[in-house]
Amino acid sequence: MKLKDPDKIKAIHAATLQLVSEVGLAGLNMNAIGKKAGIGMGTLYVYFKSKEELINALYRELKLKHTSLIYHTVDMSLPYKLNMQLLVENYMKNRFKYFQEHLFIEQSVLSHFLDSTSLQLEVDAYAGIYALLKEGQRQLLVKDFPVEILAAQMVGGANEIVADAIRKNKKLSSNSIQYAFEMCWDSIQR
Amino acid sequence: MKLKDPDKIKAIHAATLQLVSEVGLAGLNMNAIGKKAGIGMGTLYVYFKSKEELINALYRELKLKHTSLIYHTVDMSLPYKLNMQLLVENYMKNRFKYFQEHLFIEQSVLSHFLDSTSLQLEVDAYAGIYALLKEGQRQLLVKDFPVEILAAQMVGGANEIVADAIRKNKKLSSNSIQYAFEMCWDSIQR
Amino acid sequence: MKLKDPDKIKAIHAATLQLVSEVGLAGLNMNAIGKKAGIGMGTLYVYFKSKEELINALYRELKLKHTSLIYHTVDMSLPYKLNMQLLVENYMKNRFKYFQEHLFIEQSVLSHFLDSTSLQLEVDAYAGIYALLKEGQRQLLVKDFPVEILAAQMVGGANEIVADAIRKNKKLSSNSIQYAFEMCWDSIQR
Amino acid sequence: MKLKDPDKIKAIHAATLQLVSEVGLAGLNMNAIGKKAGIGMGTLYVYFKSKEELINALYRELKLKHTSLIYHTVDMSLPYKLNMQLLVENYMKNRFKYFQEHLFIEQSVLSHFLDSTSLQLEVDAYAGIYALLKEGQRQLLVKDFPVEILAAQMVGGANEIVADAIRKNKKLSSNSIQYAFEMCWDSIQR
DNA sequence: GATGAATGAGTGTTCATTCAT
DNA sequence: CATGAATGAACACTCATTCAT
Repeated sequence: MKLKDPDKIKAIHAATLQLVSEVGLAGLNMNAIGKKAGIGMGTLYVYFKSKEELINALYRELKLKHTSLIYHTVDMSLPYKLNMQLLVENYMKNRFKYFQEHLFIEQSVLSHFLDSTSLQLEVDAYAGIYALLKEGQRQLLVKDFPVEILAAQMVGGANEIVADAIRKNKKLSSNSIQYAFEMCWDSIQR
Repeated sequence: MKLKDPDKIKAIHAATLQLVSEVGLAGLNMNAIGKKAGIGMGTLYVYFKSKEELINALYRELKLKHTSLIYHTVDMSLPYKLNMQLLVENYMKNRFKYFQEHLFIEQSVLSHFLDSTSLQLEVDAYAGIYALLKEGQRQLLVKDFPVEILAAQMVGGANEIVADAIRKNKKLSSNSIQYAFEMCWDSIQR
Repeated sequence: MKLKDPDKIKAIHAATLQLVSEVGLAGLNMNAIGKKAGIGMGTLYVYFKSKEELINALYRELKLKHTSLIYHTVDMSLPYKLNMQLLVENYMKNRFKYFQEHLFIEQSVLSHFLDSTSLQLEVDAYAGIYALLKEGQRQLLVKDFPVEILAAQMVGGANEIVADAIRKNKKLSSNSIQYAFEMCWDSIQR
Repeated sequence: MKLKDPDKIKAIHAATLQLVSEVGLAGLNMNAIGKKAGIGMGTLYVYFKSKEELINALYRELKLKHTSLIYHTVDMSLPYKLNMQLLVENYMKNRFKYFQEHLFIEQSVLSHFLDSTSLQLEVDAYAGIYALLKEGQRQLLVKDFPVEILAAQMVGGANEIVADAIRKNKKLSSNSIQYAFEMCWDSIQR
């Protein structure tokens, strides 16, 4: 008996990401995924019950992976500002390096494919930054604004700077990252 | 040839915006637009050559309208910082009040419906903020960073703060706007 | 504007009946119906929401038509036995003449396509014969057995005799009908 | 070559009958048969060349079994009428007890799965009753009608009475059987 | 101009059958 | 022999677009 091939799932995920970046989530279709993944279209349904489930599964994997990756550098024994700097740098590099994956995530969230479990991950991803900002406020380093607003400012700014680089087909220079962090820190510091 | 009825175009636009906010751009279909606009589905093709053209036309109208609206408050005879403050306030209130229209704009940009003329408007919209930032640098008020990065920080931060309010079904308080501008100004000021 | 064409529904019904007699209800598919009806396959969905609804609609039309046709000859002012004779003759001729329609009805009932409203018609069709049998019992002409059993005997016998003729590609001779009624009457008469 | 495991064939047959009664012959699929039979789906193809052959094989087994069972009680040394009575009783009890199997037989005959060899069994099953009726005519006990018509009347009536009981979820009472035979005998006796 | 009936290419999904293990 | 992963033809259904009225 042939065993379920774990590489197939990877190939399906890779094909899906590639296609979404080429034709958008709305232009995605199962036939094309199969073809690009190098497997029969029917095989998709061996691994995923439906298109919706395929999208949700991929979304969850990516969202969990990146939520985890983003906070990887955080180390509470480091000075607060350095922690923030590493976080921002790491965040931006991650957005840039995996922009295809983040594009998929964003299009999924705007689409009506995601179920409530998937959407919850979107909320959960903010827990870490909220906690970090609260700690900054405790240390009287960070402005006494609602953390949602502080976080939104940080995330929105960083996202847009990375998006601008990608749109203009530029690389994400270390200068840009440096500038981004300076602006970010100035915006939230007390 | 009789002139096309401008009320019908308005109804089509309104129906499209409403539907996109309900079912997403991917879920949009011509039949539903006709029905919601109170006109026959075939009539859509009297006013728009195709679905793609309908979306492009609506996109252009909205994008031009909002690019113009956003810069309405700018008055170079005012003090620089006040100018910026009015701009940010106006920008955020506009995003909040017309969030359905901005949702349509965003989904359109991510989709593959827009032609190059439409996409150019996305670029053009930044001209005003770039000019304003350059003026700030000339006055030694604004950091000497690339204006694209300064603008991205401003726009991204403001967008995300408004998006957070909408996602959480809150109103956009004057406090939030105040906080947002403080962060924005701190981030770009020299 | 083109008006919905009532002939199309007739053509769809005719095509469906023809196809079911050729390939069975299980072999029926929408593409083939469209082709045989001389219309585009998509047009089927202008007239019927789904395959299931098409089958239910056709089933209901046929079942109501034949339930009505079968009882057309009944006239309570006639002598009881003559009434029964006309009923049986009419029933058998109807089964034979419209055997394609009755084949469709039978396959539909066995399939899982019919909804409860449709299935109810199957029950309703027996009301007339039950009433007639009760009247026969009142006149002490008919055996004092449960009417369901008397009716089942009548209907089953007649159906099978017609089915045998059709299976063997024979015509339904007036002799056969005469024999059938004699047997039928002998079986139920007191 | 090892002999095919007869238990597996039994399990496949049982699973098929069960499934057909649940979802109809049209809803039957090989995957489900395998699962319900407790064997791998691919294993079905060790025992049967195709779905069609599986159905034909099961049909033949059941049809031969029941044709044989039905005539089990016939004993030409018994009085003719008693012979007929035992036949009808036995026939009806068999239809009722094995209604799942008879349902499968009926759906198979209406479907286009059966090959000509299988269909011939349908014809062969009538040989016994035809012979019996001819003997009755020789003894001047049975009406001088074509035996096909006499047989159709008997079989159709009995089938429908049993079907009515099953449809209405009732048991087949000995009264019903008694009534059925009385009607049957009255209908064919000279 | 205004309409919606008509259309068929395209979509997600199923399933009998094959085949590598 | 036994298995179930793999496959693609076939299916029900959708929808942008056309066109007769």
